[in-house]
Amino acid sequence: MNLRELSEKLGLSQTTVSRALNGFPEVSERTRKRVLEAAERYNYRPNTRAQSLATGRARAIGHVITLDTSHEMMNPIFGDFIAGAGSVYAGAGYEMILSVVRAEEELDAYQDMASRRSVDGIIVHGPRVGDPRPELLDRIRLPFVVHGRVPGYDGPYSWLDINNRRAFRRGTEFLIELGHRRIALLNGLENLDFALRRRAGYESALDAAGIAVDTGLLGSGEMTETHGYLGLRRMLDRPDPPTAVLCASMLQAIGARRALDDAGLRMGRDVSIVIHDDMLSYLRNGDALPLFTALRSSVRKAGERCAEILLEKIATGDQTPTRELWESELMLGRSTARAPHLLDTER
Amino acid sequence: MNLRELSEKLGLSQTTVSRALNGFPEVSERTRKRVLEAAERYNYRPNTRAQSLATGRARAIGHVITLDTSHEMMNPIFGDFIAGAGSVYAGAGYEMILSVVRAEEELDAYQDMASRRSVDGIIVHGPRVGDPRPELLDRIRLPFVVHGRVPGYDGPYSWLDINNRRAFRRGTEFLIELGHRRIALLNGLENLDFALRRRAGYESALDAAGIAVDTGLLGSGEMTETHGYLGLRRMLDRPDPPTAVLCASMLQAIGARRALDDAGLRMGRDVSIVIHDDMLSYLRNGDALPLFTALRSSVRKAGERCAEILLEKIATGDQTPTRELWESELMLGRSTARAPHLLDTER
DNA sequence: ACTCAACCCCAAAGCGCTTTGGACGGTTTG
DNA sequence: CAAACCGTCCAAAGCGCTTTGGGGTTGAGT
Repeated sequence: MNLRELSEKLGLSQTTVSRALNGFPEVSERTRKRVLEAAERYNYRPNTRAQSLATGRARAIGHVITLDTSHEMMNPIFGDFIAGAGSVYAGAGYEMILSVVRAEEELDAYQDMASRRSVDGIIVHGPRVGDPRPELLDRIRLPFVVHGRVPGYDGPYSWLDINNRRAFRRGTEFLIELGHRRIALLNGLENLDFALRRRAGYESALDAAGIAVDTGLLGSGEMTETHGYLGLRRMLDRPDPPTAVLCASMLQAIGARRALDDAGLRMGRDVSIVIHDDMLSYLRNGDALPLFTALRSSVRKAGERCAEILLEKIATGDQTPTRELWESELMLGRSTARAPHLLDTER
Repeated sequence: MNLRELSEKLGLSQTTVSRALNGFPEVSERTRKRVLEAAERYNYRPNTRAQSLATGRARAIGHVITLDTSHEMMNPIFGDFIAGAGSVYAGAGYEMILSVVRAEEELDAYQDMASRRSVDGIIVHGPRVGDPRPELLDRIRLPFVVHGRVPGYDGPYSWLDINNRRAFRRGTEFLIELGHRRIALLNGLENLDFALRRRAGYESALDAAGIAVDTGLLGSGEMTETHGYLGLRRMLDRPDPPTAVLCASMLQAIGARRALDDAGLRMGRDVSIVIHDDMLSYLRNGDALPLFTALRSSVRKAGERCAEILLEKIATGDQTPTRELWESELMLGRSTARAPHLLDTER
């Protein structure tokens, strides 16, 4: 069933039917009702491709997922982010187009989406140091919103980020207040912006407390269970192991906890752990009594909001950048306690 | 830059340029080369929407992701499956369209994709008992491939599945051979097909060994760390706790391991764990010496293959169903050992 | 010199929609 | 009673591509 057939069935012109369906005022309520009912009955929906060819708007948003060839890693937060963004698109009648490409084809994928006119806008994931994407997207005039910030790029682009620096500063301060002095950081890959900011927050808290940064207590890698395990295990083997760890993700923390178990140490009592919690739907940390003390911020909500911002940009055509910096919430869990040596003293 | 402009620049007709770009034989190699070079120089790519309007093929595949409103859960395997499928689409010049909808809008989402002509085919995720989707898709003549099988539906549809029944039978047998008699199953949600099959495999192995199924050792729930933890913990509190556990996912197993730690038990020595491992990129179990003894099968590869099957169906228009049943591989890890009472005897 | 493929190319129609620029009654106004 | 004006509808053009059905140009064959 297409528009022509529907209009013939109704004895109306295509113009009128189209206008009735799209809510234009120059069609009487009576005919509009008639049209809507017929559309319902015949299960008519306008052909997206024809519609967007006629209007020049694709009514679709692109997400490019880059698979780093070296470690073909899918970001675990991706699913929840997509779920958030996707439900906003669905509500607004937009499609979500996903493009999964190898790193070397990444820029071409953006070019492609733009020149093929298959999307009206793009969400940029995982901004890196020296990221060429914002510049490209600005040049080809494709609206975009970055999830995170692009270090070193000061164009007027829109972004939504969490205050990684402050969160990790806060987490580190919290551990210092508990009496910890040897505090490790199991960070994400430090070519990614958020990881750099987390490190900066961690270091600034140590600096402020007069604690020297010990590179032996710094780990950086993929945010997997394995890396968390190996990272902490290596540190525990040192003559002067940490009494507390900040983890960039829950998965790493789960690995770190395994390292503690292997070493016969008890999380909380012997070694405290503070994590960043993205509140992934399949990795719940618990609400009332979280397992891990966490700085948390929902990545699903971030997805929703990024989508909203982008759709609004597209709708209004507004060039001025929208920027949102979300603060993480510190949730006390069962993974932190006063530093062991203090407990000894107190006994 | 569109086709008209490009053809004007070249002094050729649109027809010729189109044919040159699409590799038709009735254009000389000389002009084809000229056209391709110009297209490259001006960075021309055909407008997808116009193209698909003209050809009647969308060159896009749809994936509908349903968010169950009760527990808005994103399946953790989703990311890796998508990565696999997506890279196949990219290679074939297809787009991937994702639709994230609430459960009650699910069927409408499929209808929509079909009648709006925005996709040429669909991948069906997570088939359930009494799933209405295959029937609907058959009726509206939209090619589809199911990841898994649809219990109770015997239409001639295409699917790709792993042999869940045999895998869990094999896993259970393995534990029985190690001397375990009290073997628990931490299963996925049992309205999902794969979970039912896993349970059947588990039960048939017990039956064959003359071991009665103890409902107290059966757990079913979302495949999260928390459920794994709570599930095993509950069982360990019983007067007659299990000495071995089969887990439907690695996340559950990680939770189960936590329950063991809490109870002062050692994985492997005190309680053996066998898991199903989807080989998620961010949850590596290890290759040389896996942490968990696992029945493994790459969900990423499944995504790739599902996409290939669907694209082939679309290309050939072949109606005969393609079906693939993949066997899982049993990988010995460090989470299994002979049953404790046997060790006692042996000492 | 003429015919006839073979080769290369083109004009125009059509895909299903939106949108412009009226047309056509009927109603109000001066 | 004519003019102006609505309210309601329509014919046709156009979005950027593919594809049908030819139509000129060559050069070989007779």
